[in-house]
Amino acid sequence: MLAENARLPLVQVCPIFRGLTPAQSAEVATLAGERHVRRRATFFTEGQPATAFFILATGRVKIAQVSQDGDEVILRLIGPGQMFGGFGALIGGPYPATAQALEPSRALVWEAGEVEALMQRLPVVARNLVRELAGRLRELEVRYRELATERVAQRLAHTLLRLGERSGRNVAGGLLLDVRLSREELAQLTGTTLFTVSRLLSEWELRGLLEARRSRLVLRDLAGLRALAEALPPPN
Amino acid sequence: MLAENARLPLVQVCPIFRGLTPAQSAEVATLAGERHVRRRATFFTEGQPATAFFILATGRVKIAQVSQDGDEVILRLIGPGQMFGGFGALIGGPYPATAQALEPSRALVWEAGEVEALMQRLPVVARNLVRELAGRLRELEVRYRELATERVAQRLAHTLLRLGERSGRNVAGGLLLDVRLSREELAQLTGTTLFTVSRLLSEWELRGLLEARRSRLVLRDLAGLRALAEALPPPN
DNA sequence: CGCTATTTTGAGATGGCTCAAGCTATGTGG
DNA sequence: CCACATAGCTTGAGCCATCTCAAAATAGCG
Repeated sequence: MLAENARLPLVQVCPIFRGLTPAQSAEVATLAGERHVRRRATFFTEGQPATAFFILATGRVKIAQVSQDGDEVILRLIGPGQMFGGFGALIGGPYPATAQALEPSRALVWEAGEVEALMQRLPVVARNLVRELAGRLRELEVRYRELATERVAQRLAHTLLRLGERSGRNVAGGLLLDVRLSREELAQLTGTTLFTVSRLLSEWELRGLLEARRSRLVLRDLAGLRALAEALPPPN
Repeated sequence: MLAENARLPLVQVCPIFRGLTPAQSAEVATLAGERHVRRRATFFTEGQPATAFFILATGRVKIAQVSQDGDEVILRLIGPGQMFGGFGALIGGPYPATAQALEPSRALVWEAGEVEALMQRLPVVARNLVRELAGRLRELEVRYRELATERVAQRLAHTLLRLGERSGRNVAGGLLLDVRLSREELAQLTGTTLFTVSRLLSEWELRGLLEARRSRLVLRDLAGLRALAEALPPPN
């Protein structure tokens, strides 16, 4: 159980609640419930009625959709401080995706209705939400374009670089990604198969671009990876 | 020039301004400017500073991004009553895509700042915007998943069915799509090449699923197309 | 310390892309 | 109003990036 006084700083840090007075933040914090979930368990599942709005406190969550024939696609990775489950809850209708914990995770939860009410009462919250959603949309548009126009190697390089930016930690040999993703999950994030990911990582490790242990990925040569990501496929 | 009294009904119909009192709608309408653009001309271009927020009055607009090596990807088609240019304008920063008219088009325009102000003053507008953005995001997530998991034939079938839903008109032989899209534009909307689109349309016309004239597309057998769209690729 | 999930690697198949060539609407200028 | 120019479309042939499937190697976990 997260002590109530531990919730407040989280609320204050979260982009959605930025710009509130301390009193307002405190109020928002008291409205929050919490939810604790172990590795591989889910906060919610695609298709369930969307009733809650989450902000991740600790851990790491993946938001994924499953296609008819069982292929999984990862739409987004959530880190501490980020909201999720928002769309479904705000639009009404079912959750459009599943939120599964990659590590033991803890989140603050609000009822959908409460968030609606907050939006009405505090215009800043509404504005922040609009910004957040617009940002998400833009991000997905970029990935959509990549998926439509780039080859796998380029896309994987982009994926790794983004992971590095968002959740990289500088270590001796380079930038350590502290997200524990399997080859398969990297594939689902990039729009390819685990086999192709494995091959590319092996090759890049040989070339000294990165270090790929089973669940530890260190980017050694960011410039090299960027070159791969930008590269026009055949420079005819 | 659109007479001012012609703007009001458009504002009232538009999802973003739903729920306003007549007086408020009228005020919003007076704040609007307008912009008229001929076929193939653009309302704005990717990279330009985003200063305006548009609602299409008449015509048809495509929102597209161009990749480094010149491939174009269509992110969205806009019909009358729909907003566009919103993200950029609300987030700040440059437009993330280009808005090009597929036919002579007319749009109402607001300054980004005015829309921000409206959001502050009228919580309904903020709520509507959040809904709209959440809806857009969901839609793109679906297309993203399709692009990542389905084959071209399936995706093209989905694209045609969506076009039918959004802008189909019932005619004698089936559902007429009244969007004038070239094979190339269909390809950019589906994530493939104009050649593959051409081949598939020819084949489907032979099979009696649709009628494909140069710029007139009639869906004749919706059930058949749906079957193609749902089809698990090899029913092993 | 053994069992199982994950990863690697190989070999082969193929969907869709590329490029080239010919065809056909369409609308424009004479 | 016609004929021609042009943008858009079709079709063929070959190729290649990536997927599929199989099997062996490895690493973590209990």
